[in-house]
Amino acid sequence: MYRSVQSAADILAGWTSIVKRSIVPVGMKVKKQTAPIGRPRAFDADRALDRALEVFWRRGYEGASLSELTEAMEINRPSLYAAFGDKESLFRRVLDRYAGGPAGYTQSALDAPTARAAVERLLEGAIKLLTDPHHPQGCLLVQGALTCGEGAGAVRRELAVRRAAGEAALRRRLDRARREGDLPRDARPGDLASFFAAVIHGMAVAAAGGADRRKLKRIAQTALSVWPDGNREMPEKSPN
Amino acid sequence: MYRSVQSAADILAGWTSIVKRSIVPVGMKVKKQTAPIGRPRAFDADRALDRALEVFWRRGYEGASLSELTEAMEINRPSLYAAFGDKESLFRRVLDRYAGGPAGYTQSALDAPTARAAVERLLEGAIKLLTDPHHPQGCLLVQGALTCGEGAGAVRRELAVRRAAGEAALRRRLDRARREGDLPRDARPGDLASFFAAVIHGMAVAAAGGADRRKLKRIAQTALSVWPDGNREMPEKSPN
DNA sequence: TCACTTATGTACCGCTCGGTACAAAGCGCT
DNA sequence: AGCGCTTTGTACCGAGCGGTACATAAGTGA
Repeated sequence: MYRSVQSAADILAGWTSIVKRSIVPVGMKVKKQTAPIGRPRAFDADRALDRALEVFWRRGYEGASLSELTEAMEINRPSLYAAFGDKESLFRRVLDRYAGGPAGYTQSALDAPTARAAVERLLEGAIKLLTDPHHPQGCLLVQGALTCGEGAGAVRRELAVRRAAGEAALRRRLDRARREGDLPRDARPGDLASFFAAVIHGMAVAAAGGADRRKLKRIAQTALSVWPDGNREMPEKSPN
Repeated sequence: MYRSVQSAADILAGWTSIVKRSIVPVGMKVKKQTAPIGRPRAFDADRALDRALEVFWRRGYEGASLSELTEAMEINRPSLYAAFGDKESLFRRVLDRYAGGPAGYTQSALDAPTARAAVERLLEGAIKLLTDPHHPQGCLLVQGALTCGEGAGAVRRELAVRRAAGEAALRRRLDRARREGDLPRDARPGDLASFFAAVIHGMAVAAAGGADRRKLKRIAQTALSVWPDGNREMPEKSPN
């Protein structure tokens, strides 16, 4: 979930070579294997992306100005365009970084042994993410561009698609659980997935408004009480 | 709930006289009682506000440009500024109109005879509001400005305050219900209010992403299953 | 008719936006 | 050293932003 393919725009714009240059030395322990020619870049691309993520996260796509971005990334404008393309391409790169970094817990959460544990981990991870003092409060997929001017419609839709992908991944996990007998036959994976997605996005709205961790915890616990399991008592901790 | 006082900025800017002029003829059936002097305005202020609401709702506060606003309101720029002040003042006027109009159901919903009926009405009203084809999809209080540039911070905070006010009103209703025995003693009105507020805001995010009425209905029904009432069967329709 | 008051319409303001042209700088290669 | 290639920094572009000056229009009251 939240895994994204290399965007077509990036390929067309020829990012592959650039990505390779910054990725290869990390992936393998070879130093300057093929020795890039030309003046070397003076910044770390991933670090710059993290700074950009921070800005987009706090300001939203449209609220983040190129001036604020370049200042935070400690890069000047032409370098940004040479390395990441225009604002929209940069934002998509940032989205991937978000999915693989701060929001990466979603993937491992769904690997939990039971569906209920998966949902609990999803909620716990969301609470930590949404209120982590090292980042802006809230969720980039929600507050990145719920609304926008005409020019940013593509970005708005992209965020909606990614949110839907998250819900779909959860739904698949719950489907599997029902097939395995982990969920009762009369449980409705689609409804449950929509519901927990809504709860998580609602918690994101709350966090954007300043809600603290305790409050989100209570929301999550209340939400978990819908679990269709003959209404066993709500555990303080997940049973595994 | 969602009721708001006359903002200090409006008072300082001297809107009271203008408001009076457009409100009095509506409130009382007197025609030209005191006969305003000067050239009469060529547009209906409330109608113009409705058009502005539409634009802010779809675009968000920052995404709505003055050009798009004036075009939709069928007003030129100086008339807008003379009648409603700057963009932020206009937005606050629009917020009040939203609270009293499309979102007005929240007030009557809380007057329902039982707490559960109140929450059901709240959810039903939200579903209708969020997916009404006559308006943009979603909730102005959520998508108006979850994030923004530095200049719109006050608007962002104002929206958070109004969301919190809605939750607080629900909480008061649930408090009352517990006092009256309508909710069990061990129910937690604060937790329930936070939870249903989060669900509604999550549904707003879903609606902004294109969710249809059926999907929101399922989310609401699932959410209602947390109701702390010995788990009676969930009704298909609210009992009134 | 003439002042007085208020609304309208045009035309503009300074500023910031996202995006880029261009020359200098820093590297490998020969 | 000199060439080829890429990045860097400055300085700029046109466009759109929110907001306003100013002359004119359209009413009331005398």
